[in-house]
Amino acid sequence: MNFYSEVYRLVKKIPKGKVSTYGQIATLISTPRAAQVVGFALKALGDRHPDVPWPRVINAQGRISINNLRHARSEQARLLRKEGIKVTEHDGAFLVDLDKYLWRPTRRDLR
DNA sequence: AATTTGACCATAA
DNA sequence: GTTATGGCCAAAT
Repeated sequence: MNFYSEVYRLVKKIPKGKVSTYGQIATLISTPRAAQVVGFALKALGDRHPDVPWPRVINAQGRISINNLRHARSEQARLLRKEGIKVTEHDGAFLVDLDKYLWRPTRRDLR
């Protein structure tokens, strides 16, 4: 089981309508300081693994991080809103209220 | 084997 | 509020 696989396995558990953060995913797979590498893993998804809900992962400030050619920030915002998550736009940055939408997994969720 | 690269984060100023 | 910096670490080069 490599690092990327662990990331995908866990991201698949984030329920619809909730979000997680890069750091939270890293912590949950026992590598709390590898948040940036979680971003690597999601970037590497490409069109393989269409079952991994990558838009549900945002940064620790509740903002949408990505800004690349494949997916604009607005695209991720659109996907999140489609799940019922409220995404506010502030100076061209997209913000999600983590107090409200952060996934708080139980031990059962992580099984 | 060594270096470079970031969809990150916490801290400091 | 902002920007800068150092640390981090798996993969790719």
